[in-house]
Amino acid sequence: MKRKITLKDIARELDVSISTVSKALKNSEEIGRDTKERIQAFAKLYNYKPNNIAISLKNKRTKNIGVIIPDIVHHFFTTVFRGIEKYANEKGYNVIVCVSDESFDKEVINMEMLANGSIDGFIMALSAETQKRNDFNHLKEVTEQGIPLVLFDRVTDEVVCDKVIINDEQAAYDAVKKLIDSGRKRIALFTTENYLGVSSKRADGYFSALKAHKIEIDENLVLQLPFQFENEDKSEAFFKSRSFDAVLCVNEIFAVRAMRMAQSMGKRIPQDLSIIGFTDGILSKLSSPSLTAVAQHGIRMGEIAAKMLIEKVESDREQENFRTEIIQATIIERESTIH
Amino acid sequence: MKRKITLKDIARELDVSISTVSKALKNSEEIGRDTKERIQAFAKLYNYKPNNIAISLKNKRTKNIGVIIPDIVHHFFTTVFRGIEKYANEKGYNVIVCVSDESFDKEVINMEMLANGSIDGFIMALSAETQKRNDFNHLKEVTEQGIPLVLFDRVTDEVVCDKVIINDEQAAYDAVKKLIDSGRKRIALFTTENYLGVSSKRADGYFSALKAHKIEIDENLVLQLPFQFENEDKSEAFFKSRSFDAVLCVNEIFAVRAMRMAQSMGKRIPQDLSIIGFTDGILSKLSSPSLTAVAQHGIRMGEIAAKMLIEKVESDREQENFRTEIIQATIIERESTIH
DNA sequence: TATCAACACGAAACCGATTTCGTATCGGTG
DNA sequence: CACCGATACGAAATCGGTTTCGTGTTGATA
Repeated sequence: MKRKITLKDIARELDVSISTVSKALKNSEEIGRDTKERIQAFAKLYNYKPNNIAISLKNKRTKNIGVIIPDIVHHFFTTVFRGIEKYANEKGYNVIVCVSDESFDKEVINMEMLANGSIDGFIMALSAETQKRNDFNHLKEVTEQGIPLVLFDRVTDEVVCDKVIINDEQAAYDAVKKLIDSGRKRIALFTTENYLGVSSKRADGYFSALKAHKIEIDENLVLQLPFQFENEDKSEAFFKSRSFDAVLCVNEIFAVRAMRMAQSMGKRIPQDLSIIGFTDGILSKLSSPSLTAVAQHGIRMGEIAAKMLIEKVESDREQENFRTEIIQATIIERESTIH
Repeated sequence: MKRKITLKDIARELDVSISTVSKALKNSEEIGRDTKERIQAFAKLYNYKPNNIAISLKNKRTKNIGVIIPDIVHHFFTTVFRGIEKYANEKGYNVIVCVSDESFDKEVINMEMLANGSIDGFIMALSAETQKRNDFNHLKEVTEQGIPLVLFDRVTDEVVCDKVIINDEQAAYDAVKKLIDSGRKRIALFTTENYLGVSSKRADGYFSALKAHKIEIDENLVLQLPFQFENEDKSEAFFKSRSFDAVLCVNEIFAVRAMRMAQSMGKRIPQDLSIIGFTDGILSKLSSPSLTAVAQHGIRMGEIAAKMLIEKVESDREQENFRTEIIQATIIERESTIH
């Protein structure tokens, strides 16, 4: 086994000083022609590569980005991650991922693990629990230490930093408008419990679209489902006791389950019931019928987040100008709606 | 903004030496009672945390694991990743992810980026291109440097290292047997082009199950689909020109598409056509009808891979005993088969 | 009172790089 | 021949820790 070779090894072997080797390998003008060539040839021969850790220590730059997301087996988050990783890699950065598992404590622990020199900056989406507790001290500590932070999707006004979000309210508005325009009058909303985070924005859009089109709001047409939607009783009861001709779902899982439930009760989609879901993932494309969906453009979101972060990381001067980028969601029409 | 405080800062402030501070914070017996208390109190007050990079440099241990996977927007890989991350985090390790995007070059570049000190070991699944080229020098270089490596799912015999796989052949055999036992006689196989990697194992299982049950093998019942299966012509033609009463698909996407195609041609599932797919992902659970699937137990696979890697990393002595762990796949019966 | 171990702490090397600054050698110039 | 600037290289500090070894002080013992 050949261990990694260091500057010191090369210096010893060629009988020059470490500094000479270092300079020679950076092609410094300070070093003579033949000395440089000798050193460079030797280094190539032994496949010398500088030790990243040593460079990080010296530069106080790790070229690592920390990403903390609530879940990794999740279409939207992985899509965003894909964008982050893509952009970061192009810029020579590596990405360290931690999963908070929707837990406040894990989020805190993960941030602390990474904040002690392992990374140059954070990109994250808040865990559900963090949003509920409304406790953001761990984020504030990090920003106070001067570590750049970019929040995406699940953000908060409590922390001053860069943010990337989609215009959830507008997207929901547009989706409902599309349903109304196609002749639907009784439009249900399937959302998460407590209107958590982005769901509340989407609900706002739903309500305001109804208002704007003079459709009476019926709270009975709003169904709140748990994250872990294992039992179908709640939605089955909902289907049996309400009459409605369209549903807006805050994610594609709810949408597909709604479709299944409707079909099992003999309803045809989209003739009897139109459905639109957020998250244009693999389910939307491959369900039958395929699902009209609100595309959140995760890749772009990730790229933008990474771009914002790396800009901050690489600008030495302390910046105080924080931006919030808003990405326009778009509706992808498929078979679950009439058009 | 409060910058991070270092040992040197504490030493200067309390008028002791750096070594004393270091020892005091590790609660060394060498340091006097009150000195220790003074230092510890001061450190707590100013929220001292040792710099990971410095420790890494000194210890030659980063407590980082490098994971390289072909794709991240992918149910199976993220599931495995989930297991890796879970186990690694418990052991105090962070995970650096790189996506090879099924490209050989990216795989090489990513490995080189990480192999220069950033990580203590690798966990990876080979990219499709790497498997095709059959070129594993980048892996060999890494292992020759003494960096532990664990391959999972997409592995190769060419590289000597720890591996974690599922018994693809057996699983395919069992799936086909199940179809046969339920009365099916003409069983098709939908696989990837060139029987890439694990697909060939699954095909082997498919063929040997047919043989074992005296069912004549009909090469016309094997359909090879491209990774990017955008056009449906090939499978539509297949459906129109062949008659078959069951399909084994090497992934759930093929399975769902097969279901759609069959349904659009008026076939009922499972009465007219049984379908089993590999990858027990979200599609399998939520498609209609839901899909009988071969569960690959990604989480366990990830945990085992991480466990194997960390054991190697933490055992200082050079080990030469490499294991291949085989995970038993299980069939999850749902609505797309008769039972 | 001289000796010695125990105690408490500091100096310095080290991990592997970068970078500043100092200096020996050389050729050219007055 | 003395002086000077350019050339080519080395010594040492630095990043922020850990760890080995040395040492001054103290109290106990012979």
